[in-house]
Amino acid sequence: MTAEISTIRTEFIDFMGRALEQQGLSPIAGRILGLLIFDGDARSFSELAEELGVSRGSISANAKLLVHKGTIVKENRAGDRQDYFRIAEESFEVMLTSLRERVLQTASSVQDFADALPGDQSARRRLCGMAEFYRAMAEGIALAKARLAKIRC
Amino acid sequence: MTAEISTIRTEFIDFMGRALEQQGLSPIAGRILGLLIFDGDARSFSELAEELGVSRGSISANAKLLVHKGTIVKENRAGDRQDYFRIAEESFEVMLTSLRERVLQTASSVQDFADALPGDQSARRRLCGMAEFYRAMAEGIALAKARLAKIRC
DNA sequence: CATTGTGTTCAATTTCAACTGAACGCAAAT
DNA sequence: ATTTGCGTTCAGTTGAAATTGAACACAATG
Repeated sequence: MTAEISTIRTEFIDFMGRALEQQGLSPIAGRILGLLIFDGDARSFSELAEELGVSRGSISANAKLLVHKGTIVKENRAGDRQDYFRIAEESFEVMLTSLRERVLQTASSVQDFADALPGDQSARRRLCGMAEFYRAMAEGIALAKARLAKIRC
Repeated sequence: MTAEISTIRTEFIDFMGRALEQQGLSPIAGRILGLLIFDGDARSFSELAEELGVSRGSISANAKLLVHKGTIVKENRAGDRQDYFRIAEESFEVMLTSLRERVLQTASSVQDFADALPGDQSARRRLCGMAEFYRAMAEGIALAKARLAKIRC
């Protein structure tokens, strides 16, 4: 890998750390994801800790989280006790799916608040509108997912 | 307002504090928004501070932020030196618009990373796919906005 | 002119999640 | 049986963001 590409790689990993931080994940989770997306192939637990310059404890916690969310997958190799991680094939779809679920959950909560109010309350109308808002978001995400699937094929 | 409705109102305000915290805003900003959405009409600066039980400094900072984002509007009345705030008519549209812009900005950044790589790098393909992902998201948000506008009319 | 009622500012405090690193448990290798 | 290499755990630390509250500036009021 040329020095030039190596620089881009580092910057991309940093970028991902910041980008996913905005979405509620920790910077380290974002950087792990960034590294694995950039490289494409699998990286060992130790490689991750060393290359990102973070503690093994952090890799353990954050890799586990990402595996649980389905954005990365753990691999194990015969005769090698290390854990390896790679980006999940369907990582983007997974992100959209969980995002959509969160949005729908919010819509449902807001709808519950609305339903608890008498029909003559103007607040009820506003909360219903807000629930509609979140449902519209969810629909938009579903569209994005469909569109993404089409591009892939 | 009955005690029952008052309870729902308080819980909704709390809910909004937590919900908007997830989206990168401060809890107090979320609670201001929640209060104004629930009540519908305008509330004075002091009323907000008192009802939410927070300092005037916090109201000042957070209300200014929400006004700047366009989700609430400031009103002033003849013969009354206080500032009043109410939920913006187009608050949801505004949220979707700014969300879409953020997503498009991210898509653009990722595309820049991809474009900086030689064509033979497999990383380039993956980053392009990621940029597509964000563009698909943006399109989904546009759909949500259109759908929301339709419901309103 | 002094006072009162505004919103703003900013330094200090508080809070909270991220992160570390040492201790640990476990399994494979020697 | 001991050592080595692995991932996990958790108590402690750190750092950043939210919040406070007192000082302030300003304008209206008395």
